[in-house]
Amino acid sequence: MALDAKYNAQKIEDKWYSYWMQHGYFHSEVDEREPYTIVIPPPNVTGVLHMGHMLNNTLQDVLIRRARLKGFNACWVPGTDHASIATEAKVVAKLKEDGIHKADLSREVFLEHAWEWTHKHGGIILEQLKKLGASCDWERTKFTMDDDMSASVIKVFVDLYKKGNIYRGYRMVNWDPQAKTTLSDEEVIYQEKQGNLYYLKYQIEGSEDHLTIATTRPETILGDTAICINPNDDRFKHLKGKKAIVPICNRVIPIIEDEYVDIEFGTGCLKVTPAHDENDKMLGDKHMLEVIDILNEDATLNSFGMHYQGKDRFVARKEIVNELEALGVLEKIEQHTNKIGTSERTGAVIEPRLSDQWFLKMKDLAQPALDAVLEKEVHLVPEKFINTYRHWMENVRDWNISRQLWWGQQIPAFYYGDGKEDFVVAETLDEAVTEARKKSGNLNLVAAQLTQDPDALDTWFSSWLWPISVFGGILEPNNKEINYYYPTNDLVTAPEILFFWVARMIIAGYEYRNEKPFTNVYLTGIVRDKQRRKMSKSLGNSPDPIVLMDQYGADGVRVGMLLSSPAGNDLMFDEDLCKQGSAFVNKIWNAYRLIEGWEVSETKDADAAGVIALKWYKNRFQKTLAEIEDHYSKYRISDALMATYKLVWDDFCSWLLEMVKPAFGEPISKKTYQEVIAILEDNLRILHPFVPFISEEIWQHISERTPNEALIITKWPELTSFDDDLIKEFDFASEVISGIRTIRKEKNISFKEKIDFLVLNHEHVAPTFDEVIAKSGNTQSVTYVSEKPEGALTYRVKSNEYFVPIAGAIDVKEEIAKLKEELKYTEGFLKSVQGKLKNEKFVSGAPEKVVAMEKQKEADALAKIETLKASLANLQ
RNA sequence: GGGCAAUUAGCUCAGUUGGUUCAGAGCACCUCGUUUACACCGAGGGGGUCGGGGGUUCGAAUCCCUCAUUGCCCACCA
Repeated sequence: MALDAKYNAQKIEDKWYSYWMQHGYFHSEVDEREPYTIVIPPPNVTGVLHMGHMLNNTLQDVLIRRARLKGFNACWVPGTDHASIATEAKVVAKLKEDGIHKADLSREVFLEHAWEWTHKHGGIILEQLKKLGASCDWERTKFTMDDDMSASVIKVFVDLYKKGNIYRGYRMVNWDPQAKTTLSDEEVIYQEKQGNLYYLKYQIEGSEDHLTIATTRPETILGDTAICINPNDDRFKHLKGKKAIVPICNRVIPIIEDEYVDIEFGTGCLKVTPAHDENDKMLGDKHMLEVIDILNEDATLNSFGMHYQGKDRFVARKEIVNELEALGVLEKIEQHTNKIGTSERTGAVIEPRLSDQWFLKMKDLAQPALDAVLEKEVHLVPEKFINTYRHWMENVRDWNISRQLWWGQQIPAFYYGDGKEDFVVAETLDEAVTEARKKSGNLNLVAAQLTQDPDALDTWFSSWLWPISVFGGILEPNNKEINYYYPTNDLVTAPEILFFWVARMIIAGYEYRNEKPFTNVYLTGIVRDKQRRKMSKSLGNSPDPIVLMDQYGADGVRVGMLLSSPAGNDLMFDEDLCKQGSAFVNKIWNAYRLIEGWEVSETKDADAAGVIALKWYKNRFQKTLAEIEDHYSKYRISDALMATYKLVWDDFCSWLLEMVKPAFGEPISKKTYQEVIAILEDNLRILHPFVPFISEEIWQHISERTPNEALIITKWPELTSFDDDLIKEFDFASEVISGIRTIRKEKNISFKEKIDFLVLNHEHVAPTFDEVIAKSGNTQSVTYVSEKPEGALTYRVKSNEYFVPIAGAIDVKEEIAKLKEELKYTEGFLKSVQGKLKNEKFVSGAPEKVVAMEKQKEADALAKIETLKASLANLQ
């Protein structure tokens, strides 16, 4: 059957993905083989595929497919994350469109809506992963809010609480006034913004004097409860022990002293607002100051805001500044850049806020996770991330794990009274009742008297267990799946979530398995556009991977992504790379079309050029395979791909196939044909991780295969030794061929015209590839002569001299000029080499090997000069 | 403010312990080619004083110092 000239990616990709699914090649079960495991970084359940996912999951698929071919029991666990803030925000927005407000709903009803939303949009992204060829074990698909996953989370929470690692505290936390929830420190993004520094005068009580403070947030003066000066600041000696009056609200506040105050900054006087700044809180605690919270949870001012009550903080800021100016207490306004914390999810400006929250103590937990990375028990790739990791882990702060959200695992704390300590933590309500009776001493306490904490847990508090919980390792720590698949092998993820997720998984791994969760962490780059901007929805600069795959085929886009994605380096995505990818796929396709079209002859002898070319290619293949293995071992996936790309395109297509190709209308010998097929099959094996679809398609075309013989589960080629000298000889021959081509081009000799070709017998002559030279150069044959022929075009490779006798085509003048130039260059080269060799310090200082090489260079140059001079003499 | 990394051809990047292979690859570009797989092709070609300056060395893209630029991470300076 004749193949289409153009490869039809869509049709073929769908066909093979269904075939793979149908035969369960992606599914893994515990067996006697060695496992190779990857857990997917679970994308947001309601998300859609973007370029970051495309890159990330292509890399994982390459790794898992290669492991499968290498005979490992390959298991790639897919799944999704409930992404509490992001998902809840989407549900809230959707309900709002329908005129429903979250505040009007009960928790139960809201959660029903949320689940409905999840079921409707959830899983879209997993379907999209299938399009790119992701060979995940779909029977293992997990969701971080699946019953068993949630149960694992609750179990861990209770366990950590009982071990004293989790505590409830009234702390300053990062408050997102838009989502109305707290955020962990890692979810706050600091952005430099141009703001103002306002200088405000506070009157000193019982005096006409005043002091001046500088603040970036004038609206918070309504929450001021002290002024702080540095005790060593001589300028303010007279203020010690005095009180100041806050403008507008006229509250009298103490002037305290603390060395915390930077004498150099602003005016040296600091207003202290313990409710709205972490440092002020610290000062407040130290000096027992009153705490006045002036904000509501949506960052509007509350009753302490007086006539600004109900107004947004930023509106209030402007108006207060006007009032202060009217009061004559606004001394000046200076431009000031400072870093503003914003919410990673909603972008809202974060408000430091005091509230009751749950925290996980991190310091002790972090220690083994820090050691693991420093001792290379867990490898970070690239290693430059080790430093950042260490810095973070050494300075880790307690993790705020409670969120004022409903979508997520509800904190299993149950209150039985109004006292600060009137609560218990338990996995179930029944247990909670028992515990509460014990703790309160009230034996008649019943379930109805308990109220569960309304907060949900941070999403990352479920994803940090992911490599364990997907195998049921929290609920049943000794089950055979976790014992077999854990620790997993490679984790492929973005550096952005090194702390959010990777570090915490390592922590959880040591805490709950006493073992690392994975051996290697491959940190991908961030996908950016050509202008180096991060790809994002809001910028609209991110192509839709699905559209790209429709256009270039999944194989093409995979190659495009991988071609320029060294680990840890950002990837400047350019659609042209996909074009290159699909061109490569097309090239492979056409190479197969060529082979497939040959007529095979049982009786014909193998062509000599073909025989030696096949021998060469087998060695070339092995040499490249060794390079590829090396690249893989260092997670240099794009280099592995490039090596494969060049092997297939240049060595296989441009050299080998041209060599074995039978003359027009003639058949190919059966032996040669079979060898070419065997080589093609090896090529397909190493191509498969990168371009799974076309490689399987061709594999199945070559011959009828049973399901057990599919490419996806065949064997990766064995690495064997190779003859490097043969490869070098070939490289030499290809230089000789280039010389012929150059002459053809210069003299306008058509390739179709067969020419004579002579070589002066010299030591460098390597006759192994003479047949190849003759075929590639389309020469009569390679004829060895002992005398220079008359009237021939010449060129040299090393010290060999080659001749193409062309009647009447020789321009003697031109030849002489060329020879003279080459002679001049070679003599210059010789001079520099000899200069080195005359230098005693070089001869005595450099290693023998290096000196020997220089001597060889000298000898080569001398020989070449001799031939050049002889040729010149001949012409003149 | 502290720390880390980077700077090599028009673009994206390799370059392992200083020494053959060291100035490279892919793409782009230029020239030629309607050779019976492929113009998503083939053959050939141009292009970089390796960010600037200084130093160590027989020898530096590679080691040291310094300056410049860029990026990232961390940090409570109002």
